[in-house]
Amino acid sequence: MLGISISTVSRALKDHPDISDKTKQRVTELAQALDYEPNANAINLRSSKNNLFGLIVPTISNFFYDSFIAAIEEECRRNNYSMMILQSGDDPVVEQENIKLCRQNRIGGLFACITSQTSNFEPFFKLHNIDVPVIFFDKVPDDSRANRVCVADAASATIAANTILEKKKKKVLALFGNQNLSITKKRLEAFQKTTGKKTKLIIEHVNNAEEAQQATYLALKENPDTIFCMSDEILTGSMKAIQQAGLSIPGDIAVIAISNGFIPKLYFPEITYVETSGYKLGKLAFSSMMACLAGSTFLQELTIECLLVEGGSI
Amino acid sequence: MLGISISTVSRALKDHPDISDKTKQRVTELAQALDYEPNANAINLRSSKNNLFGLIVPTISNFFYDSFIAAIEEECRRNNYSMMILQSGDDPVVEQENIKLCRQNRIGGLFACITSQTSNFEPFFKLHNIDVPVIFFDKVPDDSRANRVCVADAASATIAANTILEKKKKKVLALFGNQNLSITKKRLEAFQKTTGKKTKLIIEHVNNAEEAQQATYLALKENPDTIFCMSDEILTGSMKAIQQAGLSIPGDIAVIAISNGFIPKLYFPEITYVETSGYKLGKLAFSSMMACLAGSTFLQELTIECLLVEGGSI
DNA sequence: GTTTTTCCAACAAACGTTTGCGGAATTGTT
DNA sequence: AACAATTCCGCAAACGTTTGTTGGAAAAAC
Repeated sequence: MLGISISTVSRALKDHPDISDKTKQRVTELAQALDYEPNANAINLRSSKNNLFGLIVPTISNFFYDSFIAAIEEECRRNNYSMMILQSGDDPVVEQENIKLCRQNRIGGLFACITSQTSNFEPFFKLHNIDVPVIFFDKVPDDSRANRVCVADAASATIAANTILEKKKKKVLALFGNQNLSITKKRLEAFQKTTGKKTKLIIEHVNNAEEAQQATYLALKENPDTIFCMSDEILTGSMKAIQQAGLSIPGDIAVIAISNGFIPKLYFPEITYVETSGYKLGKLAFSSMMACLAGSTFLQELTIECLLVEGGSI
Repeated sequence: MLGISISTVSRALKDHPDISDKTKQRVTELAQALDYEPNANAINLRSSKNNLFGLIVPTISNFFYDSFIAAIEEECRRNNYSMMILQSGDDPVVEQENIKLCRQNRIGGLFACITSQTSNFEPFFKLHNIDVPVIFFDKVPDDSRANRVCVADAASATIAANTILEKKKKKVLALFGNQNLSITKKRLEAFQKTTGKKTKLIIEHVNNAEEAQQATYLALKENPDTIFCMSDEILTGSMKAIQQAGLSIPGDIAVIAISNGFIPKLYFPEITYVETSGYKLGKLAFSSMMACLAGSTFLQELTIECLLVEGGSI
């Protein structure tokens, strides 16, 4: 339309010194008028750099993951990255498809929370081999080749256990998640180690809120004086059982949990919890990603510090 | 590596009849071995079709929007679409930047929840003009040129009110949100209209969970037999006050709410609520999008039907 | 033995950018 | 007036695909 070549237009739009001010002005004005926006696909193809991160999460609608995602999104915007969010639905097959999608879109890095049944980590490591960093978060493989950012699993469980000991509790119903997950193993181990023989433990493993409710309801017959919940989901189930049994907190029974912080504030009194912030974890994961992209080949397992937030439940 | 041309490889991978079975096999085997995945950017560029939807939302970490997003993500995957999620932070400036990003990535359609201060809808309609459908959801512009999908505000309040009447409740504490929001006005009006003079109403307006808790705690002195909460956030505050007062549900007091469904299931008994499902809204928005892409130019405002979900709280 | 058909596979153009290189026109220097 | 320097811009290649068209060899038909 202006009678000039494509390359001149390209340079004019990028304020290249080769182009005269007069031409630049004509080009920018027309671009404005036509609502021109550069085609990201063409740019990515030409540059072989996508500025795109993949993010695989079991589900978006979860108060831990959504705050993690929000943190990543904020940082992506600040750093001119886009992100592709994919849900695995905790299904290893879908997870594989998601990785495939990520590869097709030539992501520059992947944030991944594995499913509880993921056993083959090769697809992840293959990404790493072609210089696409993979940062595992929350649920991470127990493999030394993996970059991991986690909540301080052992530390958080230790803090919770110490709080229980300080309050001189004697019989604790401790609810943990799926035994295969490293998160469960670590929390359980630290919890047991800290309590030692100083208090009696009733340990139950549950896979969801409903199982937590049933397990709690049954275990209440043994008259524990405290309930410890390893996660928010377990806490919600357990709290239903306590309400069902008509017990008052902390009079009849004390409660303490490891949590992202949202759920504990829904009850009265608010539940005392050890904070594991998804938002903070997201920030940490992003900076870890940037370090990898900057050339750091140092494999690392990073953890966010945790904090006891006092409610009135113990 | 195989001594054949690129185009032959391309056809072999797509099972084109021009290619011999022997060649096809050699190609697919090598592709497998090399972990070949087609470059989505190149495909998109070549085809000028991205199979990409944009999604702009005030914030991801919200139990209404995240279920909306989850629904869209599911459908996208089923239909071979990707999606680009962007947060506006309820800031019109960021919203504009997000639209720009969408244009650059040549989205095929946009799901948009506008900010509370959005006044210029031209950027949205410009998308529509270049055959990129825009489906507004939840917070939508009051403009007849817009495709809209919403929860049925009036209908949901009416159902809640009717339920209260059926249970022969006589004194209802009704908690509503900020008076300036259209959502509040619509629900309040329908609620009042339905209850009429058949039951006594104590109406309170609150801006957050904490105010809901305080308002409930104070209003309990007037001995209402039922509490109605207009939203999830209000419900959480109100429930805390009920626990604080040591009241049992539904024996001492009945509770009913309008909700997305997650919060009511945290209590025992579960709270009866009128469902305004973000998930269903997402499904509706997606099918509306597909209809637009299929050529429907019929502008529409769709609402999801609402449903009473019985817990044991009334 | 020649022509026709069939089967495979290669060539080239196109999608929208960016950028090294070269070239024309203008200006400046003796 | 001749030459050098400067300013501005176009050509062409490349990123990784897809696909219409063309080409060549082997197989079949006459």
